[in-house]
Amino acid sequence: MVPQKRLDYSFNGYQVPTKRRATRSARRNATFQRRLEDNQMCAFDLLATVADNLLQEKHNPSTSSDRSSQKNRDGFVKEECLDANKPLKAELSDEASCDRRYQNEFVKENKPFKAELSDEGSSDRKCFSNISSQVYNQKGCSSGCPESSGFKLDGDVSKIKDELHKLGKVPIDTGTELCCFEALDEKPPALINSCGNVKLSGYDDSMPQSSLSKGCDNVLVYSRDDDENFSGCAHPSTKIKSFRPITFIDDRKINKRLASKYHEVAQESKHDTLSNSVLDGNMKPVYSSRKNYYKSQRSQMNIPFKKRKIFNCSSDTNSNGYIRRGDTYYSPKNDTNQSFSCSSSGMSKDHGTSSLDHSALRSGDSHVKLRIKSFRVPELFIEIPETATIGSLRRTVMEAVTAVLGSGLRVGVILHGKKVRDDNKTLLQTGISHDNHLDALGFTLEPNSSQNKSPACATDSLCVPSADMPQPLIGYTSSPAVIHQRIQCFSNMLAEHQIAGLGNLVESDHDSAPSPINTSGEKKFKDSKELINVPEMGMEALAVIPVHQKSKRTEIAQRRIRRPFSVAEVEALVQAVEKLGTGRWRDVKLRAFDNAKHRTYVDLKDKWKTLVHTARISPQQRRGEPVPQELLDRVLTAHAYWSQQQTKQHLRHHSKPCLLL
DNA sequence: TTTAGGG
DNA sequence: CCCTAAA
Repeated sequence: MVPQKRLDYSFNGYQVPTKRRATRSARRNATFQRRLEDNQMCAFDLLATVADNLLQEKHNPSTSSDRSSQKNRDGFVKEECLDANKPLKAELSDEASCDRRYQNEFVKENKPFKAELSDEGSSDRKCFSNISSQVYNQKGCSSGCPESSGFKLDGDVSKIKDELHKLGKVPIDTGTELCCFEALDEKPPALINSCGNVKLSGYDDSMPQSSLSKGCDNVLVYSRDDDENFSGCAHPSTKIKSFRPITFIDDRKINKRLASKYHEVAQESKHDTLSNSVLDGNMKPVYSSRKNYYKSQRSQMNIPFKKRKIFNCSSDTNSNGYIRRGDTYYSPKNDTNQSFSCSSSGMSKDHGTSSLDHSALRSGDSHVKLRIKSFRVPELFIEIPETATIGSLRRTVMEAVTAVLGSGLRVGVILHGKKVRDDNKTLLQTGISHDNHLDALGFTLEPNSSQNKSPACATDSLCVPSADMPQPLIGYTSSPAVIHQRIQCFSNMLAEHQIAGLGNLVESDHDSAPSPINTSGEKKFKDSKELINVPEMGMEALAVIPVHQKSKRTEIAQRRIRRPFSVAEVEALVQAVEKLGTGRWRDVKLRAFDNAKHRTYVDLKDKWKTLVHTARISPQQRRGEPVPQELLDRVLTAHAYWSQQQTKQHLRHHSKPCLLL
């Protein structure tokens, strides 16, 4: 029945058990990667949420880097596979060398993956209208005039802006203005260091000069609230009102695996972290309250979505031909009498966030129709060591934006340049009526006030013994009292977790070939990654929109971005499956995709499934990047072979399991 | 956590 | 890719 040869073969490619340790860390890396991506996506989603609907078309940056990743692999694996009679010993050593070769090659091949990653990341981002940002170099603008160092949120932003420009629908504006304070005196803190010192915080009216000028090795991000005419970096005398950390928890986990899952995580992280963690002795409260945090987060998740829907709705109903005059928009149909607008510059003067455009249209009776075309993101301040990399700067900005957008925004109403604070007044009473000139009406997006949040940390027993290390903070505008309280409560944990989070971030840019820096960062901090979210939960009350949440990802756990397999990846997969067989996807993953953080074993399994399918259909029916027929042939061959093996295994197992054991 | 399959 | 039952 079964030739012995075959039996040998089945063990031919059996992978020598790898150290579980390295494996786990690798998997952790994967988790990090995912978190990072999620996090980044989050920010963009939020941006999209805020400023959505300005552009109907999406940008679909071409992501053709895949092709470049094709490399010649000399098919040694195949040879191995075909040689079923090779002695086991030789087999193993051969495999070892094979693995090395493979690794080397794959490292190279992963470069394109990296590019692909960033590409896709951007391609997936919705066009978030004119939200953009600029970072000003403090050195350059110390005189008070922000001299831009031309920092933008992302390439997409500019694209979008261009697009918008063409359409002439919205003002091209720098919604989020960021100020970059550079460190002057710190040594190469290495990324980890600087990352560990990242501070993100919001400030309202006056931020203590010291906060900004001191700790040059820190990254500070402040978002400005209203009533502050920020003049460059000249006098950043503002007060931190509150802060909000960014979490790096994988949304998917949050969404899907609940309490029990977190329990597991806690266990694991405890194991790794407790020893050197400042959380010693606080584990229990921390984790117990984390559940609450998640719960809360989930319950709050739909808020931004609703906002978005409302926004879309109003936008849709009125989306016809508005013309722009300077910073304002008018409806050609209704003229200024019935449409209103507000100067974004004027708004931004008073408010870090402001509506860029809205219009009121007369509708039937005493209804006021408003159209808000976009909101500005609150102004942000960033401080980052000059030794930090551009990449880390980018990420820092991203975090800042994420923090601000994610930590909950409230809408402010501005009338005649004044804030309307009385929520109970009617529009009529306030002077907003359909037959009034509404050009003075404006809206702002402001960091959510923290009235109800201050007790958060105390409540959750999150206060941690102070550490002497710099205390990174993430947060944003809120009341001074609150921020202070928060700082005390969370700074330490933030220090710990933020570091981890950033370490994670760093890795993102090195999908397959981690640089020494990020590697060390990762290794150093990954163990505390599980705790990154801890500070966040203290924020739960504060957050209307949890930092990590994605506007869309909220309702339904959002799909991961699509990442078509490149030919190189397919080849790697085929190669691994030829050797390992189907049904050992974890091993396949470890062997061939250990460095591709975004490929899970499920992905590989699915890909194999589709490959088999692809190989069976006619070339005309195939879509996407064409897979070389040679590979498809190998797919079929391997699939047939391993299916057979599986069947035989089953038979054997059932008939006489003793033989195998 | 992995595997296996359906969606 | 997602979701999940099973293992």
